Order: sequence, then structure tokens, then C-alpha cells
Amino acid sequence: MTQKKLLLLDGNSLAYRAFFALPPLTNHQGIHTNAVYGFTTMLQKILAEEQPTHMLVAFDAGKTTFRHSTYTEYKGGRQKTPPELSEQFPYVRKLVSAYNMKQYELEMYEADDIIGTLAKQAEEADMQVVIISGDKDLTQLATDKTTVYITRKGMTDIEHYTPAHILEKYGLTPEQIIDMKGLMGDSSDNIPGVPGVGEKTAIKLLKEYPTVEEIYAHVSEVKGAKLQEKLVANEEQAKMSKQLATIEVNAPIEVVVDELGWEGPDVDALFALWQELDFKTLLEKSEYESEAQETTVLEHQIVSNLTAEQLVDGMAIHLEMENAHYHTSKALGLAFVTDTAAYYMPYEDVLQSEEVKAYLQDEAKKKYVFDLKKHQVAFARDQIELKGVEFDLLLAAYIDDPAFASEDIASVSRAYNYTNVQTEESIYGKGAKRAVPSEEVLAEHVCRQALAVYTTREPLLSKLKENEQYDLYTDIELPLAHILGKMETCGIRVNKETLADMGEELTEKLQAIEATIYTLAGTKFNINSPKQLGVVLFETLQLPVIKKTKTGYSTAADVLEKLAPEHEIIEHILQYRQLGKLQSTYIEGLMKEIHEDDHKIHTRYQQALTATGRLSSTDPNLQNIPIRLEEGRKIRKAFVPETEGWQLFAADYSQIELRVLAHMSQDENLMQAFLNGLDIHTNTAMNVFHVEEDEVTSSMRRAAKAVNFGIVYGISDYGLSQNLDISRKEAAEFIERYFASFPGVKTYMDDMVKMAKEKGYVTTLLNRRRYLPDLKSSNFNLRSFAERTAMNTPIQGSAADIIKKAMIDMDAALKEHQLQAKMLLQVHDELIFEAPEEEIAILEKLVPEVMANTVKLDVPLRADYSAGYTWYDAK
DNA sequence: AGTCTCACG
DNA sequence: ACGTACGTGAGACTG
Repeated sequence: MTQKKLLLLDGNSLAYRAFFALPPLTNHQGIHTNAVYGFTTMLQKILAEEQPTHMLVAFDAGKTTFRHSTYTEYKGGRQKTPPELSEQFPYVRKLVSAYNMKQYELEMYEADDIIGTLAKQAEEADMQVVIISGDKDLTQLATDKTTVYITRKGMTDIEHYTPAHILEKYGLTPEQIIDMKGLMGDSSDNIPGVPGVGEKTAIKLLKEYPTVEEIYAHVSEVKGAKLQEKLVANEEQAKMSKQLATIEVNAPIEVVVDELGWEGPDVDALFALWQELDFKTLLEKSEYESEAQETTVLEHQIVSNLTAEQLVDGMAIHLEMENAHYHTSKALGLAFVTDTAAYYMPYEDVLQSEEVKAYLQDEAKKKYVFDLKKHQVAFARDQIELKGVEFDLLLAAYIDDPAFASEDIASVSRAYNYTNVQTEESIYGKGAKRAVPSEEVLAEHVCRQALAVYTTREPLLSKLKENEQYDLYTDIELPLAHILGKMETCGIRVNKETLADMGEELTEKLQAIEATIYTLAGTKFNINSPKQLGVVLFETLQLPVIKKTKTGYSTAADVLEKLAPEHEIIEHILQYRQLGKLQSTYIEGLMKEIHEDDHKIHTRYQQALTATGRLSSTDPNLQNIPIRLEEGRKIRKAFVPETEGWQLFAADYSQIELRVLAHMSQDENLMQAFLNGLDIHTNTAMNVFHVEEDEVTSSMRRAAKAVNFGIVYGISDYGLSQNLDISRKEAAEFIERYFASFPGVKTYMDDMVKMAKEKGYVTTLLNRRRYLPDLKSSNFNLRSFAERTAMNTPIQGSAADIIKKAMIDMDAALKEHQLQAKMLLQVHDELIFEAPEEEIAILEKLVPEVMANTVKLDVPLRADYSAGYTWYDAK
């Protein structure tokens, strides 16, 4: 049998070290984690390298120790432990428990003494001992059987103190470390030593006389009158200091070495803790196998068909596809899982199976999925109409905490302590090596994912009910997923010819501008490279530098606009940028996304991504098609109805965010403005500038509009000053005057931040939550950001709630009125439909009415609308 | 992969 | 004093 090896850890010291060595980290709930993280990475490394058979982590107990009876000032004058660290100690303890390691503390003694005592016992039992600490005092315990590891910067860089190393480093024996400290003292423990004697002098003395006692026995022989004087004057103090620095190796501990056997961590507990603390990298890289994972080497069957009896009510299904682009991606196979059965069916067989197709389309047979919309769209490609989906893990998790946004079942289910799904990467590989694995591997992986859905369903649904978010789930997000799926599947027709023609025109213009720029610059360079452009503008042409970025000169549009009077080249660069953006992103980008077969673009809405509850749109993004500038707006001419003679119909909420603010803040003045149907920006201008309506100039209205935006974003004087290009003082004055006119808004903003700080999260109209851990941050920047977010999210998020509900009502209304009109796009406060011409008049009444009445606020909601043969014309 | 820039609400 | 407007996605460049 190989020799037994005991690892003794100084828990407090290591946690302290880690806390100061690592930048501040927090988990999604705002708990600081850097000390626990550093402790963990250090531990992982040590365990891998040392392969111990026995383990113990020692902690300090309480404030007073036996050393205080010798010297009451021991460890006096210490800075109070920062609260960011204190809150981590319980997690360090939990971590040690999860590793199945013994932890121990003893009244009146420090961790050092426990370690010293156990090290001595272990040596007597002929064990090898490794002591790990951040405190060099421990090195006095080094012997030929005991090595002391001291962490250096970054926690995983470790210095090994053997007697030989100590001799080399200090020229002393380990025992003499105590004497050294007796002489030089230790400011961190408030051990005085001999004033004026530092490390150098202490070592010099100890090389001549081996101990403090010997030094004093020969104190008259010590060279240097000053030094001798100092030594004599502080003899008692030196001896006491030595005593304080001596680690007790006979502490009355109640553990014995034999009880410290260690056989490895409780993997499930460890993973759960890592999950709680957001140690994602550790989770992904971990070589530990979850217990659950081993026991559920899922007894799955690969089948080519299933009977109606096997296709029961209440199954988790999971369709595996080659990649995330589910409009085009190849479907590989489908898993069907309950707590008692798991089947995997290759997708070709699904298409052949009447039983399975009937099951998928059976409303009465409830199914559970991860990403309803993906499944619905994918099945729809093969004319399978998925029905009866009762649970969507993705949406439920998103409602529970939008920070869980992810396309990955492994990470989402792990958030609910389900650690049984392997990562995408481990199945498919990454980068160029990505490949579909064998059917056996794939089948198990897909079944595991379905099982994750099945297993997390009940706890997650109860949690939503507990948090009063179940309605948001069943009445909004779940039905919305179905509607978005229909919109995506339908897609919008885009005329490639139109785009191509615009592209040619742009190419010509761009070439001309490019030539002009080169002439004006006197050199050829890549205009699209901010780096090269910076050199040309600020070095070659010597234009004044207004703003810098991390990496160099800023060449952003607002900077260039300020430089325009300085040099003719600027306007051409701005023009080039503008047209270049249209060309690359909108002409070339959109053309790539037009499907050959139906001449349509099918975007994907991300329904579980944004922190506020808004949707986002990808591949391509149809929520940022140009409109503000005429050149860009023309892109919209390419967006047309599917059918000849139909029209596009667009309806958008008017000032929805400010109306939401009026409702939530109950500010009298703001509410009155909307109740009286006033122009909101003019109204703000009247209030801020104290003028009558007919005295409001266009620049006053512009400033008021910026203030209104600022209010919605969580105002700051700096932000407003940047936006309006005015001084910070002037901006601050605007804000002050705004709040004087709208005091209810001020109160609301303050209350929002206050409530968020109490609860840790903010909520929207329909009870969507957003956690704001950074509100507790000691970092001014992070905290201010979180405070603005606390003001903005209820507004932006409630507006998102409202339009989501409107979409559901709109879908029902179209059905109810048996219209052919189809909802195609959503752009945050706007819905776009296509409809036969004869239905346009109906939509003009119906759509604004449904949008305005979808929720009842204390101010009216209003939607404006327009129709045309292209999206450009629907303005 | 990270940075910069710019399109939208 | 700190250094920002809120929420997104995509393309080009660069290391």
C-alpha cells in the first residue's frame, strides 16, 4: 500500500488570500464569489496534483484565543473583514462539505494550532503531510515529512516550503522561523517583535545565535551598539512575540488522523453548489461524474416506431437538430421520455410513422419540450402541426430568471440542480471538428435532454406559481411562442431585384466617395478600419482628438460630426460609412437570407433572451431595418406582401413607454398630458422651460424629447449632456426642472431603486422579474448602472408585456373575424401585417382597437397605423 | 474572440 | 470623484 498522505488546509487564510487575489465576482443573485472561487480552483489543482488519502480544513473559531491571554493586543488594529468576504465564509464551508472533507474549528485556538497538532500526529503515524495556507507562519511546521505550501498571487501559484527550501531562502531551519518572527514581529497579527529589527537583521542574528534565547544569552556580544540597545530594551517583548508566533502542536483537539480519510467529493452536492455560485467553467471542465449521471445510464431504446399505447399523455419530447437555424437545419431524431421510459427515433422514421404524427398533433396528449417554437417550426416544415405542448422549459426558466437566457438545455437544467445533460461541445465537438456523433451516442444525449425537461417541470412550475408568475407563463409566453412560430414559418416576402438594383447604385456611389476620400487624404487606406482611419485623420491630417477608445482614437459618428467644420474629408467619410452600412448589412446581408423557394425571409425571434422581456430577432435581424434616414428607409421598398394585390399594414404604439411611466408613477401632470391628448414632448417643453404652447420652439421640443428619453432610460446628467451636446450643468438643470414639474416621476424612480434594493429584483406590469445583483455592488459604476436599470426595466419590460399580450389578442381577433390577414413582424412597439386590399379598412379599425385595449391603464393607449404596397409605403 | 461602429425601438 | 444614457444584432477589422 502506498503511503498515506494528509492535506491540511488553513480555511480562513486561504479564503482571505483568494478574496484579495481575485477581482470581485458575483453570481446571478449578487452574492460575492471570488474567495470561494479562488479557494475552489486552488483546491482542484492541489487535489489533482497531490492525490491525498486524508483531508482536513481548519478554521479559526471566534475572536479570542489563548494568545490573547498572553497579549491582549494580539491581532489588534486589524481591518474589519469586508462584508463581501464575510458573506462568502458560509459558502466556503458548504464547499468543503460538498467535497466530503472534514472541517474543524476549536474554541480559543486558531486554525494554525489545529493544523500543527494534526501534522505532528500524522507524522507520528508515519504519514506524509502537506499543509496549505496563505500565511507564511505555517512554514515553521516544515519537516522531512511535512511540506508547507504557501499560495502566491492568483491562488494557483504555489510555493513549496521544505526544510531545504527554507534553508535556501532564509538560511534558517523551520524552527527558526518562529525566532525570526519573534524578532521582527508581524504587523498583520499586531505582534510587536523588536522595533527596528526587520527580516534582514533577524536572519543575520539567527545565523550567529540559533534562537532568541541564545541571542539574549550573548546579547553583549552582538555587533552594533544601536542594535544591541534595541534588543536589550525589548527583551520581554521579543520573547513574548516568539511565544505568540509559535504554533501550538498539542492543542486539545477532538479529531484524530484516522477519521480524516477522504475518498472524493459528493459530486451532486458539489455541482449544485457550483451551479448556485455560477462557476460555469468549472462545471464544464469538471472530470467528476455526477452520481445521477452514472445511475441513469439511461435505459433508452432506439426504435423505428412506437405504438399508440407507448405514446402517452405527459411525455417530454426533444427534437435534435444539426444546428440552431431551425428553419433550415436538418432534423436528426426525436426522443420521447417519461420517468419510466425513454425512446429515440431517427427523424426519417418519425416522418414514416402515422402513430407518432397523430400523437404530435393530438391536443389532448400533453407534451413537455425545451423551446416550443423551435419544435413547432421544425415539424411544420413536414406538415406536422405540433399541438398539446403544456410545458416549455426554456420559457419557464426565462420567466423565472431572464439571466438564464440560453439555447442550451445542459446549462438551463443545471440551474435547477439537474446535472444529467452533457454539453453540446462534448457531444458534437467544437469549431471545425464539429460533427454529428454515432446514433448510439446521439440517442442517449437526446433522451437525456428530454429527461431534463421531464424532471425539471414540476419544481419549475411550482416555483413560477410561488412567485406569481404562472399566469405570465401560461397566458403570455406559451401562447406567444405559438404565434411567433406561425409568424416565422410564414416569413415575409423580400424582393431580391429591388435590393440588387439598390446595391448596384450604392456600389457606384461608394466608389466615387472612396476616390474623393483618397484624394483628400492624399493616400489610399482602408476607410472601414478605425485604426487606419484614425491615423489618417489625427496624424496625417492633424485633426484634433476629441475622444479616445481603449485601443486608440475614436472615429464614431458623433466625434466625426464635431470635426466636420475642420476638414472637408469628414462629410465624405460619414457618407461612406452610412452607405457602406446599407450595402454590407442590409443589401448583401438581407439578400443572403432570402430563401430560394419562397422568396421570403424567415427570421428567428429569440423569446428567451433579453433581460427586459423584449423579443430579439436574428438571422436576419428584422427589428433594425433602416427608417430614420431616407437613403436607408428605401430598403423597406423591398419588403412586400406575399400575394399580388395585397398590402402591408403597420400599426405602432404611440409613446408606449411614457404612457406606461405615467400609469406606474401616477404622476398627475404626466397623466393629464396623456388624458388630454397633448403632444408629449411639447408638453414637457412647456413644463421644463415654463413657456406657453405657442412659445415652444423646435429646439426646445428637441431638448424636451431628449429629456423624456432620458427619463425612460434612468436619467443621468452626463448622458443627457452627451445626447444634447450641452454642458453637464445645463443637463442637470433640465433634469431638476423636469422633476419639479413631474414630482410623481421622481418619487417613482426613487421608489423603484429602493424596492429593488430591498427585494433584489424589479417587476413589470405582468410580473416579469429582473434580478439586479449589482445594486449591492461597492463599485460605483456597476451600482449606478443597476440603479438606472431598476428605473428602466419596469418601463421597457411592461411595454414589452403589453405588446406581447396585444399579439395574442390580435391573433385571436384575426381568427374571430375570419380574416386572411397575417401578422408577420413585431418591432418592439409595432406590428406588421399583410392582408388583401379589401381587409385593410377592417384592420384600420380592428388593429388599433385591439392594441389600445389589450390592457387597461390609467392613461389611454393609442396605436397609429398605415398601409401600403411595400413596407416603405406603410408609413 | 474582442473591439468598434452603427442600424433599430 | 467615480464615468454612463435603456434594450438589442450584425459586419468589418484585428490580434
